Amino acid sequence: MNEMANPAPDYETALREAGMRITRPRRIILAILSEAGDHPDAMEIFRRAVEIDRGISLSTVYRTMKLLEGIGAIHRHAFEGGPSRFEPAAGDHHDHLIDIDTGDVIEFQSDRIEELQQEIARALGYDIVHHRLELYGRRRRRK
Amino acid sequence: MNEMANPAPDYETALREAGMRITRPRRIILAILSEAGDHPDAMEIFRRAVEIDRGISLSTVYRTMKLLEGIGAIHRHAFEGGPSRFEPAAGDHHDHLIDIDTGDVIEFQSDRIEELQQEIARALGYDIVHHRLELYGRRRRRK
DNA sequence: ATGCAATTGCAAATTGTTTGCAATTGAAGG
DNA sequence: CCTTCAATTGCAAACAATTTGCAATTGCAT
Repeated sequence: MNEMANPAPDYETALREAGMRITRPRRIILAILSEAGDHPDAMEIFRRAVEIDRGISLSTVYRTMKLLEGIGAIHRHAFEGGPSRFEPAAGDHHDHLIDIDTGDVIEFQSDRIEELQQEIARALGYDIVHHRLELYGRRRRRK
Repeated sequence: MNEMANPAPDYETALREAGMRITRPRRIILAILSEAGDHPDAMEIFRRAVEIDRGISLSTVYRTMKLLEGIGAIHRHAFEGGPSRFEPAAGDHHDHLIDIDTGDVIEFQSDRIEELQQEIARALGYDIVHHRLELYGRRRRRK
């Protein structure tokens, strides 16, 4: 139960602080990410990047994604039956509802579910490192 | 949370009813599945199968898995960072807690969480077709 | 038994992602 | 600014998981 402003995350600073160089390909990819309202996959990011600089390679997209994931700047989601999709890590934690017809991703959050997960893990003798909760659904036909 | 007896499912009958032939490779794979207490991946099933009949091919394992999945006899789980793993569909619905150190899979079930998922989807205008809830954790060190 | 479509094994194709390598380039220091 | 050099890039090839084409084999309904 919360709103989620998306304060275009300052990737460049984050990268600098992690000791990495700001290159042209990276700058372009970062721009694409901060503008993305959806959850694009590597190929889609690549397509958008090529439109800005024809020289960019898919490998660089993948490498940059891994890098950003490594410093915690983005999250990678391996939804069912498709390539990994990415989203800026800015904002609160949330889970995903995937529209199985369109591929659209809707974010949601439930403190109650998180609590229950903790309880369950604890009861089984585990500490949760992370979790994955994805609902795959179809838009309800309102008639 | 609950325990789960595993009443060796009658795959052969299920296959017959689906109009499929009972071949030697299939019989072997089915036997492996009904004996499996774990959640083996295709390669592991293949290894176990080869031990019974050296002639079996990995493609056949994959094809048979897809078939069984199709008739709802098994479930496929694509846990993070590894190949798909399979389990007999017999027994109640449950979710999974994956031990990130050992790969062990622990099954659990929470009606409350299922309810909350329904509520959430409904509130967003969706019907849930299926869902995926996986907890990735580490055994708590008891001191 | 017989016949034929279903199934198999094998190799090659696909998909998503990673990697080796030689060429390029950011950025720190003079 | 100019040099220097490791970090980064593009490209092609390598990879891992899974699927597929095809010719040979085999269930199983007659």
